[in-house]
Amino acid sequence: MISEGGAASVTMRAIGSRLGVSRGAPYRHFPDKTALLVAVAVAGFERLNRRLGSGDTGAPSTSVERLRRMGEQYVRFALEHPAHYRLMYGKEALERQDQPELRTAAGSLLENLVDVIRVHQESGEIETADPRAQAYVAWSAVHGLASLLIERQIDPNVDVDDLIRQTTQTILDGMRDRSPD
Amino acid sequence: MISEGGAASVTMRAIGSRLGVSRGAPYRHFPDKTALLVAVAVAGFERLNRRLGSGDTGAPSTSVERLRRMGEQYVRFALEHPAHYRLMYGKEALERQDQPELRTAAGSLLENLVDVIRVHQESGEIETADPRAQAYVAWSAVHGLASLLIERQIDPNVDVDDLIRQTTQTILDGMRDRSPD
DNA sequence: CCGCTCTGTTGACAATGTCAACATCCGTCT
DNA sequence: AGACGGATGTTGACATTGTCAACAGAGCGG
Repeated sequence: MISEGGAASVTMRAIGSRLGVSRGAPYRHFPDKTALLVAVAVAGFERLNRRLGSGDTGAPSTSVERLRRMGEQYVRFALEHPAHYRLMYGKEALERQDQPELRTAAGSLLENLVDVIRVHQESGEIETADPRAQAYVAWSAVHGLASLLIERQIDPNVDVDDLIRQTTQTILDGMRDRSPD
Repeated sequence: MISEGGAASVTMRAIGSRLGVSRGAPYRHFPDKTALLVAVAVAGFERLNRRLGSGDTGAPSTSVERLRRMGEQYVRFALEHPAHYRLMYGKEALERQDQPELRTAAGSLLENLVDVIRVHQESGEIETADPRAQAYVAWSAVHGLASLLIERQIDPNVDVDDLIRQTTQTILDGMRDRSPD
């Protein structure tokens, strides 16, 4: 529904209507509209997580190719499901107190990223430093790019694929191990 | 008002009330609630732009120090005015058709960034490439970091200052001119 | 003085989130 | 089998909100 008609079109009555039930029915399954949307957002994080993890195809994925692919898949997910992605991060719609489930879902995304970074550190492709901090930097870059693209803040004439490549490349170059110099 | 009570507390009636007028009065100045919020968001972009430009203190600002300071100021602005920053980028609250004024305001931010990048390119500190693409990459990084921080997606135990430094540093390293190698 | 624009006020309306009271269905226990 | 209880759905009601239309006054130029 958020894909079709935007977040504003998601109303309790519309949800019930689409399911063939009445407006009050959803309240037997979710205490709140916020809770319902949080559940949808969490599902989005799981979907995204699965997609990023699926880069583990048998191929040995030499070099930091795997990290680059993760970044690319991340941005692509956002572009394919902009409304869902917005919901996942938009505290606006979900504000009120913090949603611990949401932070957990995003946290497991971070953990996976940290793991991959650690692997590349050990193979010497990436500067040895706090992998969590590096993960935050990488996450910031792809999330920022995804966000700007979705909000149409980026000139539609630029080649999106190039921009994605250049972003991941710049981050990886910035984290490349330069100790042998 | 968005700082005090969150975006949800911004209602036409509350606005009128705070100004000592009635609920209908704002409609004599803005056709829509959306238009009003867009105006506030645009003002936010102007404020942010002014702040980033003020890095032009007389000091010659050797090296890419100026770029780093811009990135830092950018994230700091977001942290100091989280609600305002959210409104500036949150299409959720402003959706409907595209708001051209908003994109223009953000566009002038991008132009300034492109200019600074061009200067550093000419002084040989930064790889010579399409400055607009580089600007998008840098913007993505700081916007992403600001966004993640605001949405409390980042472990509060990490040192925010360090993270900001590391992010800007990684981006600058990634864009550093390596041709003399 | 007339009339016009600007600004503000108030009544009204539809949409929405939400709750309480009630209904129904189905499996479990005696 | 029959009674019971939880899960699920329905409906009426209410406050809140964005928005519009009708109306009112204020200030100013002709």
